[in-house]
Amino acid sequence: MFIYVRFTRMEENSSTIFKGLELSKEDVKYLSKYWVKETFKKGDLILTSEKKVVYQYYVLKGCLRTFFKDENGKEHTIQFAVKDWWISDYMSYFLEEKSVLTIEAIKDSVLLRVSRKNFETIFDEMPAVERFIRKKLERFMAKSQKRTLLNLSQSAKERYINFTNVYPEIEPHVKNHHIASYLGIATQSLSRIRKEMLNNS
Amino acid sequence: MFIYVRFTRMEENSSTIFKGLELSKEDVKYLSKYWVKETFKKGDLILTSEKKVVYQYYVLKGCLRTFFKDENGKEHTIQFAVKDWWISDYMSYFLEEKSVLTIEAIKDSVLLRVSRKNFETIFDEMPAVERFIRKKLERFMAKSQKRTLLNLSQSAKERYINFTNVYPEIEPHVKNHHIASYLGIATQSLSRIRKEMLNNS
DNA sequence: TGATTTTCTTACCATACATCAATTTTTAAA
DNA sequence: TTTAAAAATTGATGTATGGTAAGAAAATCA
Repeated sequence: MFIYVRFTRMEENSSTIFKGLELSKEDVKYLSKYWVKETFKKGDLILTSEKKVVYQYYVLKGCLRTFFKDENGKEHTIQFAVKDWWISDYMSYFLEEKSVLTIEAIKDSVLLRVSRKNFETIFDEMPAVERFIRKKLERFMAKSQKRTLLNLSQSAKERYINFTNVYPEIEPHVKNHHIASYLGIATQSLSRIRKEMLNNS
Repeated sequence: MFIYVRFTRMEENSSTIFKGLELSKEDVKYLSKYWVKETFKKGDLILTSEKKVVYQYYVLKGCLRTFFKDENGKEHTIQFAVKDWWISDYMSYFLEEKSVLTIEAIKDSVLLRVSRKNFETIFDEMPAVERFIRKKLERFMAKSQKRTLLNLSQSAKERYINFTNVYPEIEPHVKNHHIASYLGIATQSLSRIRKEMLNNS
């Protein structure tokens, strides 16, 4: 009975991960064997730098971030992830270089872990999944170009306003100093920006 | 005779675009019908903003850039492209939004144009091509994350040094003010950085 | 709940880079 | 080749944002 429930849950996960994709019961069952569920406490590091990253993580619950620590010890947040987002050090995962990023659980989190190798196996077996992921990558590419564009053309204040508009689901879960390090500004500057915005409204 | 030569050339292009992918003669012939060759003079605009972008361009010869013009008229270079690179407004192309970017030929250029629709048709017919592109997208995603990381963590001078190291094939073809707008600094600042580098060596 | 740690805010000063304007150098065009 | 246009350089000055430090507020933990 217990096992039955566990399997049902894993199969639900396959449908969640590939939402929008038509999957037969067999497909769902086949896919489910590749997910490994992992639980992390707030503050846990899922992945630390200096080795090749072979896993990607799908967020079932919680909130995480990837960050880079520069030579002065300053942290730079590259990505946040909440429910239904993928997170990894994609420089390491895709280019097979040593990792330079750290993934940190900002909240207690439940993740599904998949290896790159397993993903390639899935692509071999199920072209529809490869197409689904290809389209996801395309959208990521577009959004990434947009982030570059905004970083180049907007002031810190504009970037902050844009962040709160584009990621309303993230803001309440993360500390201001995380947001500041994502926007590329000091936490004191963000504080000043927030004050100014309060006064002008 | 003339036609024969033209076709042979287009078929060469298919092999170039998908270099590394094993293609049969039939595959090459099939693919070649989707490329449209276009020639541009230095200074020409390949694509201007305000409409949906349905084409992607493969560079056979020349040098181009995509840029964004902000409300103050300031230009921000998002991407350069030289031989064997793809270029487009990917925000518009993939998310089907109105274009905000302009593509400009920095040198006389020869491009191969493909529509998104045609690319999807190719994917339907040739899963190997879809896989090839999927892997390209993965590498792009990784590099894009790296650009974000460097933009957040490096000074203008460090970003310039990094640019010259990573894109040695681009630097000789583009104006300094293009590089400055790619790095997110004023052309005067780049000039000072270059001067300082000359003095210290 | 109270104690301790972490985060946020504010003030002050420092700095990297921007802007403006004038000049020189390079590139393109006639 | 000469001339005009575009790009690069330089100096003077301005500004957004960074860094340090200290206190206030909030979150966490015993």
